[in-house]
Amino acid sequence: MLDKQSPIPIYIQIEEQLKQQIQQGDFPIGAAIPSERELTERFDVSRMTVRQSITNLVNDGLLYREKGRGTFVASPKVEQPLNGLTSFTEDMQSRGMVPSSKLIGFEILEPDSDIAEELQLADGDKVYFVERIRFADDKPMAIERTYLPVGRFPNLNRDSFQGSLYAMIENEQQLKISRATQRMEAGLVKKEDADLLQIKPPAAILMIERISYLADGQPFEVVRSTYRADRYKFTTDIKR
Amino acid sequence: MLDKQSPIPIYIQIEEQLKQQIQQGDFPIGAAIPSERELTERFDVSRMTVRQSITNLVNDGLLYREKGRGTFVASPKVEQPLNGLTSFTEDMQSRGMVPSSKLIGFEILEPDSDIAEELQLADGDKVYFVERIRFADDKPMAIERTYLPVGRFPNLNRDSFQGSLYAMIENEQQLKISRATQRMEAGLVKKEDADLLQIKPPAAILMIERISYLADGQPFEVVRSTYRADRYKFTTDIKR
DNA sequence: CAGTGGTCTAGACCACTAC
DNA sequence: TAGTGGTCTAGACCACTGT
Repeated sequence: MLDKQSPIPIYIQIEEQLKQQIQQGDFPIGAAIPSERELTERFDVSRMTVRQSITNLVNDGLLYREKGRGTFVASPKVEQPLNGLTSFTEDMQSRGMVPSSKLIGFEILEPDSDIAEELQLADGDKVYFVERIRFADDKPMAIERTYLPVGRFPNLNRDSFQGSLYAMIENEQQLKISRATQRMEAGLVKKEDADLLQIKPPAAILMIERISYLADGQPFEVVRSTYRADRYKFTTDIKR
Repeated sequence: MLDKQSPIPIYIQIEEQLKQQIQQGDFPIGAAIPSERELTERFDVSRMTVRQSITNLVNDGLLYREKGRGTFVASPKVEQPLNGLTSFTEDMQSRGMVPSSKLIGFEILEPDSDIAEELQLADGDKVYFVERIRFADDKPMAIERTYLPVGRFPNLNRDSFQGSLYAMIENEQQLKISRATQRMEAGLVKKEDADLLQIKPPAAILMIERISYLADGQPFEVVRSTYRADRYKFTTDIKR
């Protein structure tokens, strides 16, 4: 059942097994899974190891615990929203659409005070400014304006923005992206943006500003996006 | 330093102490906090206990760990968004505004198929329908339309919607609210809603649909809100 | 009452980092 | 090599639930 010699930690192996058993219906929705002590015996591991597996599944929303009663299978979510920090590319793919992109602006400039503050820049620090139209199934979906500190990424050029920026940062630069703050608001489309998005005013748009942070808490990116309201809905999961 | 006789778990006491020391600046941003083994000695507890404290602070984004190096203080977030599942009342208060509310509709009806599906209802199950105008500092902020299954809450009336619905559910009904799925989109205001919100078309609005779930995964509430785009921005934190 | 999850101990070995 | 976080053990006592 478990491979204790495997480089994969035991608690992750147990997680996978439980996940699979839940999906197979071995444990129906609302039913109790075996108690921690029972799993301890079944897998011949310590209770803390079993607890680590279960804690992760509880955090993922697959299980819930009740003091003195047991651990139970939660009902699956109606809709599986794309949680976590994702790129436009990942986002569209998860919606079953084919993403593409057109670079319409690239320059190095001194940011205005909003951006400078959000990126925690010093006076005189410059940023890359990248402007792209984002397409889904070849139809315009959004305009994306990205600001990146030159200081942190000294050698970027137009080509850097063809592939996945996040992958480049995490693999080539060996930095860890950890989280983002997102601000969302509705508005009426401006004339210039209406042309780029191929819509006619008056029309509603969804404006999203994202500030992304590395694991050390430093911001590394500000993205301001303008989405066509008729084509884009944003879904999140919230925990109490 | 620690009160081991206290009913408050030791790992929470350690969490509080570390949090305080970070806020006091005892550990500057980016600096390492004492190692797990050092804290083990300092607090005279086991290492697993210290790890539980640190793990929680890492999940909160106050600290981050690096294998083989240590645990470090993350920079504080620029903006502290209100995370978690909150009511309109809590939301407005955290923005420093005074919330109020006007009930404009209350009835028991058979839901349309959208709502029935989202609440996982059987044929013929009925729902409460509650329509309220939500004010912030006495200015209209949003229209909120709430659907609750009668089956789960048999004895509600108009008065039930004066106070905090969430508090009532968690205290009186002894149910645990665990999470919600939120769908957000932009749109143009309809004539009827424009009057209620005291705005003139064409104007943008932010439409939010929230489906809230109990710990057992059962949905218990659908809320459809229409916010004035000129007054409301929505902020979230996202983790990678 | 027996069983459950919540907390906690006092060790251990590993892979990784920095010197 | 010494120190770090990551994983794991084999126990323990507690408060809480259901019978």
